[in-house]
Amino acid sequence: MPQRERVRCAECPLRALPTFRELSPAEAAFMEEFKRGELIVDPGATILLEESASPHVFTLLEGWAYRHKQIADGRLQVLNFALPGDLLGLQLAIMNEMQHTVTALTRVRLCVFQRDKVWSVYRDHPSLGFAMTWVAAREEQLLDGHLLSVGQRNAIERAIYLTLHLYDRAKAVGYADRDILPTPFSQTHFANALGVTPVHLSRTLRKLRDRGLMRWGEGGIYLQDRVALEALASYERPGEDRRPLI
Amino acid sequence: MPQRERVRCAECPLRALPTFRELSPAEAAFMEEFKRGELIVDPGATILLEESASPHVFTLLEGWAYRHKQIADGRLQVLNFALPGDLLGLQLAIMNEMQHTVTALTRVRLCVFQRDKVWSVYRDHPSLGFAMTWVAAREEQLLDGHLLSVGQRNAIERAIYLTLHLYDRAKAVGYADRDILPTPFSQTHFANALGVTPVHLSRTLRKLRDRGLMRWGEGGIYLQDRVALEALASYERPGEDRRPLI
DNA sequence: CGAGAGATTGATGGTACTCAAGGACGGTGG
DNA sequence: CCACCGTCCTTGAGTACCATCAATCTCTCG
Repeated sequence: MPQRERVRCAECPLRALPTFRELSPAEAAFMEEFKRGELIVDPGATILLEESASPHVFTLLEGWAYRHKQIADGRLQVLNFALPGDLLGLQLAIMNEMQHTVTALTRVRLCVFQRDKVWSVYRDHPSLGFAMTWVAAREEQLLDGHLLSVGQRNAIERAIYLTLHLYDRAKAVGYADRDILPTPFSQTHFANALGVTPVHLSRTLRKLRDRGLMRWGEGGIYLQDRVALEALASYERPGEDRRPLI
Repeated sequence: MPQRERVRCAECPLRALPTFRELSPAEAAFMEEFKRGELIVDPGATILLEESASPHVFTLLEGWAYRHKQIADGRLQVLNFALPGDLLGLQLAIMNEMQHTVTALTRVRLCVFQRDKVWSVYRDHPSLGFAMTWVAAREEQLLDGHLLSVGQRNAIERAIYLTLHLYDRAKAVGYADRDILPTPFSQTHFANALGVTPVHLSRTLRKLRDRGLMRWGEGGIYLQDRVALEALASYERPGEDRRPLI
């Protein structure tokens, strides 16, 4: 585990983003103590493995990752993508078991916390305990939206919905600008998130390109007609509420 | 809102079930104070409505309900079913917004809590705050499994998986015995949970019946060959861990 | 230059959807 | 008591969507 020079929580660059809430000085001091160090993970490496009990939980500081889950025969579902500010391993921290795996898509920088100290967060800083629940509830909300998509929408609508969803989340942490969503993932990853095959996703993207709505290429997805895309997928832009960062 | 004679939390019949954790006397006393009363809801009635901010959150004490979410054009996804012991409106309590609706399937008895007092749970009883996160993390875990199913399995596998999942949850709260899962929901509800049409579900159930695996009828689903069913859907029985009840 | 991974396109088949009609209830009212 | 209704389930026929198999193409990288 290559450790790196650590950033002080109070000066965490993520914290400066308008999506995140401020910390009180007391909370910042506590986080500082709670934080165990930083960790760099290479693209494709596993951050947390299903069934295995890592002694750490993480906050993603830089880069992209994805949560996924497999059936015994190999079929794989991407449950969600993780972006800076997202907490990894909350299930592990609370329930002492992981039922999914987290893998890095890019080179990833993580903030490392000791799992068995999670309880002290609740005991010593109730506001941070509340924030933990917030984070869990938000993840549930994202999954609800995703499940609605996979269960009810067709491939075109799903592709649009996920693209817009990721664009908005990426933009909130400074990972997207103008109308380009970077694609550190392959079409296979994206297809596994949508619940379609890569082949069918490719055809779906072709249709979207032919219609002049969006284009996947040159390292990103180009949103050419956001208004039309939102209408097609009945996408609703998320609220502007600030969320906690742990 | 018809109020009813309330049960004291320390004597809550749910608490006696082996699936749930005990409460310390202090915790029980606090819950007692936190609890605002009980509420009976008729089948088909809405318990919590998307976008609207109810001043209450609930724990389901008796009966079945379901969480669902709709697209503007009417397509509806059942996100999950709720059984006794499940917390309803956690997103509302924490994030002040609901992005799904909860509807009663049977006559339902609810434990009512004041939403704006949720913060005091964290402040005064950290262990209960921890339990709140636990509940949220568990819901996320259920959704992960469900999403894997809807995204990757075919209709037969999905029907089996959801049936076994519900059977195990129902059994844990004494709502299923022998090999019969009661069905307080219609096939349309079930189909909307699986992400297939009711018509196709009906055909799928026919195949399962013809193969002698399970049968939907006479008020319940009869699991005829649990071993074969588990193998077909690569279902894994959940852990025996006790979970908190709030 | 060759290997390998990812993306694209074509051909074909299967799974699931749509439209439609009929059957089996349970509840209501004449 | 039974006709009538609505809801839910079932079955059939035709179609659309998506999966599978397979071949080609691009690109990167050793």
